Amino acid sequence: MSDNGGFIRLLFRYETRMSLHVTIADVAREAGVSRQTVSRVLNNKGEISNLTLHRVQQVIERLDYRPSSIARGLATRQTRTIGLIVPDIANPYFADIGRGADDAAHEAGYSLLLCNAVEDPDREAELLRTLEQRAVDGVVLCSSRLPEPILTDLVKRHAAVVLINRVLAGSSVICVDDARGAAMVVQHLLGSGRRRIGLLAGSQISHSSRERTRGFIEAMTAAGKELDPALTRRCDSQDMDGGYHAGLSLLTARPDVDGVICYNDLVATGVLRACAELGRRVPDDVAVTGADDTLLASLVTPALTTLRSDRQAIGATALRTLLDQLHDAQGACNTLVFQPELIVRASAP
Amino acid sequence: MSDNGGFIRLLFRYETRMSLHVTIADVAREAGVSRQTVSRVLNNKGEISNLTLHRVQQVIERLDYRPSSIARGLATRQTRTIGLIVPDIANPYFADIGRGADDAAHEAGYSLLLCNAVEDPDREAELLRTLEQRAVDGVVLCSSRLPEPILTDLVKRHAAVVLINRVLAGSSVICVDDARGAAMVVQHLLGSGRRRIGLLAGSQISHSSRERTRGFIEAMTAAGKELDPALTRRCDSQDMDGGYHAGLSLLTARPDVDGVICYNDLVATGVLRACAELGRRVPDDVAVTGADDTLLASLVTPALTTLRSDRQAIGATALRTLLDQLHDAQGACNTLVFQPELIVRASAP
DNA sequence: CTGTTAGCGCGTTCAT
DNA sequence: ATGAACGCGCTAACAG
Repeated sequence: MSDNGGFIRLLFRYETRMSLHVTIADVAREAGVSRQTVSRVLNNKGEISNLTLHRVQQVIERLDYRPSSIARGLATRQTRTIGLIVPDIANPYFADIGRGADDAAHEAGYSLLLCNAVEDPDREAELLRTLEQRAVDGVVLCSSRLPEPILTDLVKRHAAVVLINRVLAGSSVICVDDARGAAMVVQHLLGSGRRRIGLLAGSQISHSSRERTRGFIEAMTAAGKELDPALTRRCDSQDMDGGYHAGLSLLTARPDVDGVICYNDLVATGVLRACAELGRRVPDDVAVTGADDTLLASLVTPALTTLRSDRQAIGATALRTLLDQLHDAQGACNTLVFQPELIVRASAP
Repeated sequence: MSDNGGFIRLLFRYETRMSLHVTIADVAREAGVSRQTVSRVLNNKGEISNLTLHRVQQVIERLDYRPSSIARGLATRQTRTIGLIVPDIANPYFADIGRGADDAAHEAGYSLLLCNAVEDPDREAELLRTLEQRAVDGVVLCSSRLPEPILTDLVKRHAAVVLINRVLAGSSVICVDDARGAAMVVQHLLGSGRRRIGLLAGSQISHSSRERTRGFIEAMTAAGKELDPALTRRCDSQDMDGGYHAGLSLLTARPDVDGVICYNDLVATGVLRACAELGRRVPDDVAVTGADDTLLASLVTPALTTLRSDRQAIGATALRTLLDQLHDAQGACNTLVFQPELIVRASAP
């Protein structure tokens, strides 16, 4: 029965030229072996006589057969698919991480299920569940905005998870040493003679923003500078507009500020605009620094002093860590910290 | 037997707190109905007594049951997954398209399998096969670099394909009217009194580059300008470096050039640098235009006159077109052309 | 070395 | 309105 069905399907296929999928049964029949034997050559398993091996391989090529990933997934409980959740793929920062992750995944024969959390915690939680339903082998979760208890719960439901830029007990973490980066910037500004340094921080729910703020505070304190809350602003949005307004606010309230450390390059660019409007020269009157070393950092005038981290490497490392964790039961919970690099340009020489 | 197995599994689950998947059988048993009944409430199919409906729904919630996508995929031959192939997700141009596509996909309950072709035709072909193997419901293929016969073949193997920025007989296409965009730029420069206009083209294998070149030629001819091949350069790479070198070459060979139309904003930015080095003022001595209206277009000095197209909309439209094609057997082959918008800034007022 | 028998978790006939 | 049986395409466990 089964054979007849297959035969008829095959005929049908030839007649209509509309290739329904070739299945392992088609190959088995054509090669005159059982499906199991075909499966064995597919997975290089067991010992097979060279004769049948070649014969099966021939048929596979002739029929241009490719095993169905879904069927395989159902049988093996492995989909060779990794979920990648980022706050926004249109943000070059995350696009780079995505690129790195995709490279590493492809190299290992995995595919990436891309998910945009659109900076929304609820959406992020939903995505985590969707990925579970889709039976991904693991998840790379980037800059999670989820509160810890919820995150802990959701993470547990996956066989393997690697977090980027967010720490969580019991999970592998890849992150940038944002605190140290901020400290480097502080030291650089102090070293070049700046006395009144302001901070334009990012969102409170962003791990990297909190870390950068912490690094700022520690470095200032260590240098014996007293912290003046009036020298700090939190940007409404972490982009040019947010930087522009926060910068305007800070510089008008405190004209004595001679250095502004910004959450990222976009914010810094907004501050440059604010400076231009206020007639304050950069870097002569005030030094401005960014973070992330995005493309625009080197293109704005003056070019931005900023912090660089190899985002593609971070994405790739996250994915490889995940695969390690998947294959070795032991590599349970690593933490990997990337060190940022200070790039000195005209905005804060 | 089957029931016993399920029961034991369930016990095991409760004991270890290590939730193996809850299956439809678990729900059925707990609710005291058959699996089909559960399946029916899952898919709102058939008529079910309100009583059992509620009972089953209760159990589903209590057990936090979610049907397995892979099992469903095997049974229905639908994965609710769309493959998205782009030349490079780290390129903001494609990242935006990806963002738009993801939004539209998520809205419709689909997921996106992200694939980077890394500008490599072989890789692109391989990805198309991989997606087939993974049984995606359809593919959005962005800026394909594949030769037509091969592309035609590969496309046939998928139930539905939508191409972006690449035309192909028999396929749905979403593209930007690059020729018209280039023509608009030509007319703008001519209208502002430029006489010797050069062109820095992109790669020959890029559809948009060919189209922009065609639009340039047609508009120049239509305006009665004779085409001087010496006023054209093809950039080695379509980035700042490529623009810088091509610009240097053009402007030194032909100092009479008073307008340069560039393949994209990056190339234009490179030309700005070349101009600065040669002491040619922009826009007084020479007008420079870009394309794509990337973030940097408004940030460089002088800001770039450029062409804008709504890339997120393009991505979203592509995906919706794909879904239409998937659901209506008729919507076989649409062509949708987005019109670019000329953004006039300081580099070519 | 190879074939048989059983699932993986779900939807889809058919009965009832 | 509900249940039983079968199949999707593949791998795993056990024969031989």
